[in-house]
Amino acid sequence: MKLSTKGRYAVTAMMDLAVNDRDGPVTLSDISGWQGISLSYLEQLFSKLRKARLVEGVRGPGGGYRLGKPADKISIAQIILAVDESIDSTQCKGSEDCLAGDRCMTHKLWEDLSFRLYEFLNGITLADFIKRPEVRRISVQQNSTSSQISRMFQPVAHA
Amino acid sequence: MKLSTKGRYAVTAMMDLAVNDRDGPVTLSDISGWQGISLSYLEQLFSKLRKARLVEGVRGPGGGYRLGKPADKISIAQIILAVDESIDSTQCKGSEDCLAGDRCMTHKLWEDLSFRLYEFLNGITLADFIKRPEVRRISVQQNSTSSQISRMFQPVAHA
DNA sequence: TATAATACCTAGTAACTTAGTAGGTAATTA
DNA sequence: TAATTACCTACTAAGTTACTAGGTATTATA
Repeated sequence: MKLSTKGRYAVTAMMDLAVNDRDGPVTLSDISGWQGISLSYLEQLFSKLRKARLVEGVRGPGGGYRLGKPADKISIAQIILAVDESIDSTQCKGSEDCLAGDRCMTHKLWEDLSFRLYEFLNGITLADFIKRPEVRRISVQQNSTSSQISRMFQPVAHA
Repeated sequence: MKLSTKGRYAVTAMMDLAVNDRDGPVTLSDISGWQGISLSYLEQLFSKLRKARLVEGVRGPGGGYRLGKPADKISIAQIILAVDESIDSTQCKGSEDCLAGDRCMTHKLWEDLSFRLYEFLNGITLADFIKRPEVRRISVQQNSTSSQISRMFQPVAHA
């Protein structure tokens, strides 16, 4: 499991699709403008999303992309796994003496953490964000805590 | 919030410190051997961890690193934020017409997701993993599901 | 039928990040 | 005094990110 700007681009683009679902297909050109991402890079991302069947393309004028399945069937984890290369999880390539040596235990702890993270992100769907009447609520709610959030995401203060 | 191999190295190294807490300071040389990470790269990581006061160094023979505070006061989020550069979250650099234009809403949805992720990772501490009698339990529990996990973390199957 | 709009594809590349090497100095223990 | 460790700086190879440039295939519409 990896979380980077690439994954963020994919998730926000999928949110765009979900939010505008009822207005027909959304063009990559539009998303490019809204999100400030180059069209060609979006094409690369959507190629992966399409192969994972998370979106489907519609060619020709009036075309674009639609969600490949209902928004409540698309989790954040699915999106991230579709576009990001997976992390190689262990350094002790399954050598058994490492396990017996008890040092590899931390690898298992890490896998446990990764699994919890996966479950968490797999439990959040696009529908959780864009259920129409609630979008504004989330938005407002977000406003009220946005200053706290930006503080939290600052780099840790250095001594 | 960013999650990469760099963050994983930091988290597993911190787990190593926590697990071996009672045996005195742990040397980077040891961690380097256990985790297969170069000594100098570990030094770079621990420089950041030290500045964030998550570890403290002990010089001289018999020295090494200790946790900077109790394991139940160190969250996974703190570790990751200490070593990873933070992601620049919005592309519409606060331009208000973007907000009014309703397109920037997805940025708020993303921030909401980031915040949930932060809360999740901030709610998990090192102590959750290494409370002594439980380490083996987690390990065993992990074994039973490890095949499922490795399946889940494979790249998404392509059509 | 012609044109435009779109998806869809390949190749190349600049900038950045990751992870490493090399070569030190400072503090501390034995 | 010697060995061991943290701690620091500079440099670098490999990989990833995000972009540019150039196409082809499909389809709606004028």
